[in-house]
Amino acid sequence: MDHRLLRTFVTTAQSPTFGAAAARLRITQPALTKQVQQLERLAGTVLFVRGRRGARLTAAGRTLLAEATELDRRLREFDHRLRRLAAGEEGHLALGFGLSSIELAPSLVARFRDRCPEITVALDDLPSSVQVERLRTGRLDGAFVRMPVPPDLEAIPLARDRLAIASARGVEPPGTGVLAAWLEDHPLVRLRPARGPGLTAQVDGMLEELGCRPEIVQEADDLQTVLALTAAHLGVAVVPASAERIAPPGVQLVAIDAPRAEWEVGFAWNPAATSGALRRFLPLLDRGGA
Amino acid sequence: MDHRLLRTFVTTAQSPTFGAAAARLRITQPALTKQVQQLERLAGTVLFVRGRRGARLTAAGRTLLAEATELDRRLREFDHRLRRLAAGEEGHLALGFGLSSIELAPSLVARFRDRCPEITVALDDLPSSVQVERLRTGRLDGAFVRMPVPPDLEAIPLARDRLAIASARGVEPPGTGVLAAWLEDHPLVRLRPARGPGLTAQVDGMLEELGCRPEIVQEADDLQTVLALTAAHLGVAVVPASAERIAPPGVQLVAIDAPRAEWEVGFAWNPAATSGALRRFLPLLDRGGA
DNA sequence: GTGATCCATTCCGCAAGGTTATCGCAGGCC
DNA sequence: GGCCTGCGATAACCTTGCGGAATGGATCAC
Repeated sequence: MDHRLLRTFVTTAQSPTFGAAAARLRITQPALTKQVQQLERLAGTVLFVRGRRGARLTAAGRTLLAEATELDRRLREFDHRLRRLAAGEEGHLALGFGLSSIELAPSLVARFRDRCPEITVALDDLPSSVQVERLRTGRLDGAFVRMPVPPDLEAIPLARDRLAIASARGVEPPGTGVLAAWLEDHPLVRLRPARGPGLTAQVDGMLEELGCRPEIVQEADDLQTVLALTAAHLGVAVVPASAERIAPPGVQLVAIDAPRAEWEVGFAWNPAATSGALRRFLPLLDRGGA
Repeated sequence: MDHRLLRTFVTTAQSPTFGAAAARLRITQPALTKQVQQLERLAGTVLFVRGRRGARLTAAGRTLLAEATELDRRLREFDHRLRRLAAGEEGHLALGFGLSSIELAPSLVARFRDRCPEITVALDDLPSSVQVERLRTGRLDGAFVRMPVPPDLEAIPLARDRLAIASARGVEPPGTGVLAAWLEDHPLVRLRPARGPGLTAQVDGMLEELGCRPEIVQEADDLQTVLALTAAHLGVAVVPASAERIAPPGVQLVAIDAPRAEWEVGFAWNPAATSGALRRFLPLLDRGGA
């Protein structure tokens, strides 16, 4: 059962003559006659009685009309929704973000929600490895990730971030030159590696670069907790400088000026699966992230 | 939006690979690929992420799937209903009957309901002129009518009926020879002409043939009332002999043996508008009406 | 490397649908 | 009665586009 036939049936039922129905459907009358005949062949029943003054539904036709009208309406709505989806006037945007974009993601998403209120946005906090996998399988439309990204994904850089020493106020970290020695004396609170593989790797890499292996006194499940423990003098921590935004009052962050302490944060997406909603989102980055 | 594309979308979403979906749809994989591409062009969005191990829905595709599935299901149901309608396994039969078929119609319809319980039957009591008009405009599938019928309708004869004198028991009508004179002395109760134009014409014709113009003492709106008034000795009546079936105990019917007292009752339908349900009904007449 | 698997592309044949032109039929109107 | 008009059906033709077969290309397993 074709939408075309359905539409023809409904329109013809509402029109006084075949000719009028054909005009409304923007086809010629013979084409409409053929469609009606095809319908009647399908139903095995005459649906219209052709008279001198046009055509009227038979009893059999009348029993089908209500259902056909409803179906036609729903199909039109579906079409309409498809068009809006294509135009990006409606839709859903599934985004991911992680520790590396604590600062960026919420503000950008807020701006997007403001600009495109018809598009619903889901923002999931996920480890970057999961984000990449979901971008590949299409479960995410885009994600804020640590750069660079695998070559099959596309990405634009948004901001640089760097590691910082988080310590309770009064516990002053030294300059970079003596940081390694200082860290040997100050045990670390750190994020559980499984909760932030990317960040953990970044920290480990930098520490290795500095040539120090500080003691780990505690692991926590999220940055907020790490910072809270730091404020409680349990130890110091190495966190993204952008975590300033979520740091409790008793904690100070001092950026580290070391070779591998810096990285780039960007927005990544799967060029093989860009949605209309995503196409509405991307322009925001050029203006907002530069 | 074509049902074909809808079906393809839903099936592909439920299949691990394009090849599997194509097999389920009984088409080849290139054909399916083209349909999916067409869909994605319509939606302006990639709907499936093609990977090494098949294709999976994107987030955008997932938002469409529920609605598409529902629409697909309803379209299938509509198809199914059309097929059942065509096969006459389901449907609706709008029949008309009148005074001339008081006896025939109910029993035949009861037999049909018994045999084809899936087909709903509407039985309307209508003047024969209205019946013919509704047969022409397709509002009735068939009707029990006084024969003959206009040439654009088809009909098969079912039974003969004849006029009868209805009188209260004890009031014995004479033989046909002296009926005219007897009637001059016995005022008539009759059906209001508008309620049974055919029957009235038949009665008037016969009376004219007999050369008598009896007095009308009362008109009533239906045969039951006519017979009841007859039982109450208000007068006698000329009614179809088949009205025996609905006559109250105090009334006797004596058939009239006069030239224009007899007519044929048949079943008529519009050959230009025969429905599947009607095709199931017609065979009953050959066996049941002969 | 080789084969297997899966999707994309190309090309071809054919059926389906649309248009134009014409017919048949039934009223309505001089 | 003859003619015109309006409506649906039919015929002939043409275009479109869908489906099938063959092939390509990428990726993964062995």
